[in-house]
Amino acid sequence: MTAQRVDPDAFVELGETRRRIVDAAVEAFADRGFHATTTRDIALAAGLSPAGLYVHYASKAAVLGEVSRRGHEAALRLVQTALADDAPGSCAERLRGCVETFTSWHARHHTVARVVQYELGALDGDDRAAVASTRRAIERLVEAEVRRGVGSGELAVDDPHAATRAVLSLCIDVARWYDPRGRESPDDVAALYGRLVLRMLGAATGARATTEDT
Amino acid sequence: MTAQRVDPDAFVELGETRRRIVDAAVEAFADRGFHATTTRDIALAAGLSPAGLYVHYASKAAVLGEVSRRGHEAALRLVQTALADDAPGSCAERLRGCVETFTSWHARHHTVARVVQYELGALDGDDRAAVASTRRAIERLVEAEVRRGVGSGELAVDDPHAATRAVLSLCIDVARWYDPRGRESPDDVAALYGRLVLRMLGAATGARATTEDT
DNA sequence: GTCTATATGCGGATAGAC
DNA sequence: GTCTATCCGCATATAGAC
Repeated sequence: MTAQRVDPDAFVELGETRRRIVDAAVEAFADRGFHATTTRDIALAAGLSPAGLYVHYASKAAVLGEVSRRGHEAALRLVQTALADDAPGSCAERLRGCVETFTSWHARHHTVARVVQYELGALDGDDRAAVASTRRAIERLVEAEVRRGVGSGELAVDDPHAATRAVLSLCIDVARWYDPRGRESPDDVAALYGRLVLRMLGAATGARATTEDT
Repeated sequence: MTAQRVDPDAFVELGETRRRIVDAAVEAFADRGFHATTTRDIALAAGLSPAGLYVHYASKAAVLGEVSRRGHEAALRLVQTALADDAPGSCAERLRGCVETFTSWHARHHTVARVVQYELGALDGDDRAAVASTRRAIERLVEAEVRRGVGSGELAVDDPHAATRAVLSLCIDVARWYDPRGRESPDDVAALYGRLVLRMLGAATGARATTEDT
C-alpha cells in the first residue's frame, strides 16, 4: 500500500512498477515463504493483473533473485562501511559498530532479512552463486577483524572462525524473532547485541564492571 | 533408507509405518521446506503409494504437526532435565549444561530442528497452539534460571528476558547453519557455545583468564 | 505495458477394489 | 492397510488484443 516497506537503500533505482512488485514480494515471501506465495498474490498486491508481473520479471524465482541479491549487497555494504580500513576505533569498537548496524538492519528490515536468510534454497543457479559469494565476503570481513583483535590482544577467542560464525549467527537470527510490535526498537536490540558480542569475544575493555558496560 | 535419520527419543512409539512416514517427511521438510514438499515425495520415500499416506495421517499438515509437536516436546525435556530442581551445580554450571545439550540437539538433529524452528507458520490451529505453549515453557525455564543467577550474583545482565532470548536464539540458529559434513561434531559446537554463553551472561567464574575457560 | 483469456501441469485428497 | 485410478482446483506462465 503506502510504500517503503523494504530497505530503500537496496531497491531505489528499480523504477516505480518493479519497486511495487518487489515490495509486495518481500512482504509475501517474509510472511508465508516463497513456495506458499503465488504469483497472483504478488501481482495483485502490486496493483497488477496476474499476467502483468511477467512484463517485468521472467518468473517468480527471478523476483526472489532480485530481492535476495540486492538484500545481500545491502548487508555487505553495512559491514564494509563499519570495518573499512579508514573506519576509526579499536578492533573491538569497530566490531561493536559492525554488530550494531548489522543487527539493527536485521530488525528494521526483518522482512527483507527473512527472505535473504531463509529462502536461499529457492534461488536458481546464477542468483545462488552471486549470493553465496556475497555471504562469503561478509564472513571474511568480520573474521579478519576478529583475528586482528586477537592478534593485538584486544580480544580473546580460541577459534576465530567459529566465534565469527557465532556472532553472525546471533545477529542473523534476529530476523526470525524480531517483531516490530514488541517493546524494543531495532536500536535497542542493536545496542544490547553490541555489548553481548564484545563479551563473547572476550574484549578486554571493562567487559565485566558491575553489570554490563555501555 | 536405513532409518534413524531423526531423533529416536522423539518418535519411538509411533509404529513402523508412521515412523517411516515421519522420517521421510522430516528429511523432505528440512531439505526443501513444507510447501515445496509434495505428499508424493513423502509417501514414495516411505515406501508407500501416494494414497497410502492418508491411512496414517489426515493431511500433509497433520504430518508436520506430528513432527513439530514431538520435536518441541523433545527439546523441552532436554531443558527440563538440565535445569531440574535436583540437578546439581551452580546456576552458571546448570545453564552451561542446558546450553550444551540444547545446542547439541540442534546440531545432531538439525533436520528435525529445522522443521521445528522454521515451519511454525505452516502448522494449523491445534498444533500451533500446542507448540506455542511448549516454546513458552522452554523460555520460562531458562529465563528463571538466568534470574536466579543474577539474584545470587553469579551472573551479570541488565535485562534477563532479552539476554535469555539471545541465548536461545544463538542455540536455535545452529539448526540453520550446521552441516554434519563439516569438521565440527555436535559436541564441539555445544562445548564452544557453553563457554560463549557464560561469557555473554557475565558469569563470574574465570570468565576471562588468558583465552577461554574450559 | 497492461489487460483478459487460457493452456497446461501438478498437487492434495478421495473412491473403491483387494 | 495397501493398492490403482482419478477428481478437482490451483498455480505458473503464455497468447494475443488494446
